[in-house]
Amino acid sequence: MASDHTRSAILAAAERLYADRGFGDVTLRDIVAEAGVNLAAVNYHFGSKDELIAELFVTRSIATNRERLRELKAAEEDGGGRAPIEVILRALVGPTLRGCLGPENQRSTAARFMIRASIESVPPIRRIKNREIDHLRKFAGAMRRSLPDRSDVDIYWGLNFALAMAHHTIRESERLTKLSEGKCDLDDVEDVVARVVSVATMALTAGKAEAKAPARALARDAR
Amino acid sequence: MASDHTRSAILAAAERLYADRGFGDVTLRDIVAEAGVNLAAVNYHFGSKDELIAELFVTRSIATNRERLRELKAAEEDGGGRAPIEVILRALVGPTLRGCLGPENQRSTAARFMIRASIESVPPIRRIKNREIDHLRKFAGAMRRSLPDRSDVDIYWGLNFALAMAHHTIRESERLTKLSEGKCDLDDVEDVVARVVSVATMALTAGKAEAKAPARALARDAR
DNA sequence: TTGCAATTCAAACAGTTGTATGAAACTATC
DNA sequence: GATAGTTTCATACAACTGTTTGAATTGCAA
Repeated sequence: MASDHTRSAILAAAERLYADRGFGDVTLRDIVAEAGVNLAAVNYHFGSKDELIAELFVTRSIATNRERLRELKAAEEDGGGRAPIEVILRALVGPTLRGCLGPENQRSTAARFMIRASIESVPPIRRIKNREIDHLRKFAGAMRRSLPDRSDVDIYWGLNFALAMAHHTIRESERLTKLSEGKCDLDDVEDVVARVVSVATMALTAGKAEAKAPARALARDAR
Repeated sequence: MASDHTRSAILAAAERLYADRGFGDVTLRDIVAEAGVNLAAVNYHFGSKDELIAELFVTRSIATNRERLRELKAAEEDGGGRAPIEVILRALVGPTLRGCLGPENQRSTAARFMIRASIESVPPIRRIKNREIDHLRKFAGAMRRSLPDRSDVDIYWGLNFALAMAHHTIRESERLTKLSEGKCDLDDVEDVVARVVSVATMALTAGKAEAKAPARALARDAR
């Protein structure tokens, strides 16, 4: 408790290495070498390798979640308990996108770590992600208040698609850049946020009956 | 060459195990035990563990890609070289969704394997996915022909979002079911396809100038 | 049958992994 | 400055990994 030096040196080194090389091929020995501490230090301070990874991920994701809720709460207070759907969606995907995209050379270690965490799915992180449901429910609630005419099903699908676009864009940002030959500028984070929010809003506010019927009418049977 | 028996027994056993337990904790010894063959057989027939995984994944994904292109080609021929955007999008996301969703108890081993492959990202599979760009370009081309007024940037973003919604829904289908308390029915695959296609279509056909500007106007600065 | 190649097999190999141990070094309190 | 508690360290451990080897077996052609 006196000197957290070793502890935080390990955290920093681990985050850096995982960010750069992924979870797959970073061993405890790599981490302690980078941190300049003894091999046994990890198990002494964190219990196990998985608990180290979990602590890293938890720290970063509660920070993001706090930021999300802060934006959400501010928006609902502004609107007297009811926020515009665009603002809610912005609070949902904005912090994550801002945290993970942007010019690569000025991307923080934390950001690069979180990208890794969303690309490579490793057991301790997956366990934590599964507990994120309560957090998402708060957004579902706000969305329901914002769009009282919408059915729950539509709300959940809208939420799902918003997260889908944000996370997939982060995960596959490299591929999108390559595919579009650089025409899609992933460094312009606010543009990305605007695009995601805009599409998610359309998904949530489009004419209710139309959503299913016409799409179905276009169904073609596979020969 | 004479008897592929061992070879295909390995492929089948590996696919089954990976589908059930993920890539993380299935060893060669697990596979050969399940297949009832000798440990050395994997290296004899496939060269290495990674090449075995790669062969599994390639087989399944060329099947999906072929199906996609078949639908796309049929649609474009129907329309004299220009297909409606909904049909193109349906050809893009339909085969994947149909292959991976649907009632769990009647989900094929192949489907469960592909879900795993999209959740756990393992090196040999990632290498293959990176070569999928050429395939996606064909869809970008068809979309451009279908929406000649749209800019390339918008086309690529629409493509990206369509894939995002499809893949994320597959990856997180369990979470969406839990979050919505079963209200979102992921077993009704055609409904899922219709929802994805509908939203992606809106993303691609919404008023051009509006896409960016109004969303930006709603931007709030963090206090 | 004989000969030759393809396949199977048991066994060992070589390397790496996360973790545990017990002694040494340190730190702060009295 | 002795003591008790914390932290560091070198080292060993035990298990597991994918891969290789070389001999046995099989299948097929001449």
